Amino acid sequence: MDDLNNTLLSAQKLLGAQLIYDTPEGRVSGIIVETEAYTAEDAASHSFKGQTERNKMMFGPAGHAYIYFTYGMHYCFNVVTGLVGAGEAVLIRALEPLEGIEIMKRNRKRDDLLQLTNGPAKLVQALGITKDQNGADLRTGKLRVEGTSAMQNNQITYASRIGIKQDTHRLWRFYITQNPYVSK
DNA sequence: CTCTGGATTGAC
DNA sequence: TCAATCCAGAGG
Repeated sequence: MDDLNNTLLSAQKLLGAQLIYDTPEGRVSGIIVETEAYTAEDAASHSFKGQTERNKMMFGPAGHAYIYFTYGMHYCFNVVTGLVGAGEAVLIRALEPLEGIEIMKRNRKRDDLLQLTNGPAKLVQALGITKDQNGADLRTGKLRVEGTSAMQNNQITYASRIGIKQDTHRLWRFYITQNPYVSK
């Protein structure tokens, strides 16, 4: 979790890092295998039109969580990056399940390992992350990211982001090449 | 206050 | 291909 000022670089360095959530039921964790970068100069970003009540965590200190509610039923999880006031973040889009897999299956109401965490709202549901983690410090809390320099032998694929209608030309989606847990 | 659409998912 | 489901953000 060092060097989070450069958002594009951070999105790539987060690949291979571990996302951990310590819950009363036990620890759930996974390896980050897919990310997307968002900045304030980017029309697809929540921060594009400036700070609002929903996106204010994006303008806060790097290394904290930005969690938002969307489509009337889903939550997505971001790692805030960039300088304070910049409005930048990295969306975590997919994990490779590591610990607490039985808990994840229960949370997701599904048994297929490949379908547990291969999407931004799926991994939030699998880990049991809720809105009360919005703004949480990811270095010290029960929700944490550890080991951002794990990507050395893995190959990164660059692609256009999913589900956006603006600035689609930016290749700001990153994932570990051929990893089976990357979203569709 | 009303209206619109969304950084998605799962079923058909 | 499309419904679910509801709130943030924009406009009046």
